[in-house]
Amino acid sequence: MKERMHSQSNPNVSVDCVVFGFDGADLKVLLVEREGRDNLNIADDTLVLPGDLINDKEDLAAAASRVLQNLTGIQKLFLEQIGAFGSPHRLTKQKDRVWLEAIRVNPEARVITVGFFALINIKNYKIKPAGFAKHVIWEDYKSVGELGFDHNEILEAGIHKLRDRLYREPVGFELLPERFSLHQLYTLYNEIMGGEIDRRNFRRRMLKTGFLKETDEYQAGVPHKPARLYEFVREEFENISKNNFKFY
Amino acid sequence: MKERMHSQSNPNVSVDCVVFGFDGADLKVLLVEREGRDNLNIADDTLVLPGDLINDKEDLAAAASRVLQNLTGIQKLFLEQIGAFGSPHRLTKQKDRVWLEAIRVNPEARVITVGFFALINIKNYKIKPAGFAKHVIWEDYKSVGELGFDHNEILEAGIHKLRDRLYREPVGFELLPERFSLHQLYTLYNEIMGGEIDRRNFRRRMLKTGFLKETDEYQAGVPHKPARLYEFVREEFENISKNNFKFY
DNA sequence: AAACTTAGTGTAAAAATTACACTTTGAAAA
DNA sequence: TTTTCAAAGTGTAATTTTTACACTAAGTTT
Repeated sequence: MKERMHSQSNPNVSVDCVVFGFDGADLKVLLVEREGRDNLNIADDTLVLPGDLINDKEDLAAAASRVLQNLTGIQKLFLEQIGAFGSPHRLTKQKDRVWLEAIRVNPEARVITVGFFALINIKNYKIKPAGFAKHVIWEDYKSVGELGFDHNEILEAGIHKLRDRLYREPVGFELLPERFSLHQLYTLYNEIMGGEIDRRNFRRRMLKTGFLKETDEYQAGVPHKPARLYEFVREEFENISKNNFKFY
Repeated sequence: MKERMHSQSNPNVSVDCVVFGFDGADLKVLLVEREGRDNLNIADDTLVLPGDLINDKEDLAAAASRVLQNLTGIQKLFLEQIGAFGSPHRLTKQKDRVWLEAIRVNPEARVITVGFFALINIKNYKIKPAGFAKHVIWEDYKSVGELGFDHNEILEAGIHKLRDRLYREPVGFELLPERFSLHQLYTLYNEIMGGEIDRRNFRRRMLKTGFLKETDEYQAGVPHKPARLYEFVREEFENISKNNFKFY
């Protein structure tokens, strides 16, 4: 079959995506189980980041976007480049070679990959396998095991970037439903930063920024005092962030 | 001639370097004048960032390092990746096409490039043309005009990254002589940040960090009170920065 | 109605940041 | 040798930001 490389693919450049999601408690990463296509069956259930070779006339971000659209159906999502990964040894692990030889027209090609990270609200979408991915898994980022290729390295860099961004950009909101409680926001920040943020100080600080708009809606179905829900006001953020601004 | 692409070059991936230098007053960028090799003469004095295709067995950073070593003779220098630039249109300007057709084996190839930024102490090295670069120029970064390819975009991203790094890492010291006055350090920070940093506060802040060691040496040959010279104590910085730490 | 669970609130102490102006020193010029 | 010039070097008070910390409120379940 070998259709991973059709005529318009560029054999030397791929994209790989670190997709973060949040389920209300833990930060998750989207992983796919790679396998041979269709009836071509090679025994390989190694987990990898979703990715693909780029097409020749395709922008890098567009390629990442295409990969994720195939996987999630989402057209527009928060997407940012992590960087390029190009060690000459990044595809030389034995298992990886077997897979490449089964699947690629040019398995020996030196491929550099460009990592992207994306953020999606885990509850809003049914993730469905597509392309060469048989299974799709939301894995707690803290318990990710050994991935194929150099994908652990890319994941690490992705988390690093996410933390970095969290300080200056409203990335957290991409991971939450449109309306959310301050507790959810707090949990998310705390989880990503891996730290002990003070709950009261966090609340005050976030409210002081001015781009959280309180709604008249409250949590429902909880066995305790329901929390007020808030919305993120993008315009307000854009005004404020023109000049300086540190998010957290 | 067409030796830009020898057998071991990867036709689809290049590196380009944003090299910053500091002359005591202004932040400079290293630019090269591209031209045909040897007797091949095409009229093209467009300025570009130094760069080259990567070799097939070569790490990305190693490729950047090689390019800069050819240019400067320096073996080890501060080098950090900016990111990948891969717009399908990045090589399609008319002038760029003419040059590529004259110089590359495969001028039509889609090339994505990986940008790096490097910092060197401008006074310590004689920069000499090498490879396809006829002239090498230290240009004030504020007055850089239109460069070839998408190199203005890469330069912008490089400056952005430099500012970003300046907060957390002792990058400034790479741009100064081993011993320097606080005034030099101040000027450098002020220049990079493009802002008005308070001189007295800056001085106190830097000294408080504890990784500036005062020496017994003073400026010489200045027609006013000579400033004390300091050294950067790397170990001290590494201790401190383990945990948190914001540079400026 | 009592018990449980999370939401929601305030303050005081410490630390960091900012704004701001005069004295010192050495070299050069008068 | 004195004066002038130019940058070095120094301190403080007011403001803002950060941190640490514990109780009351509200709705649900038992």
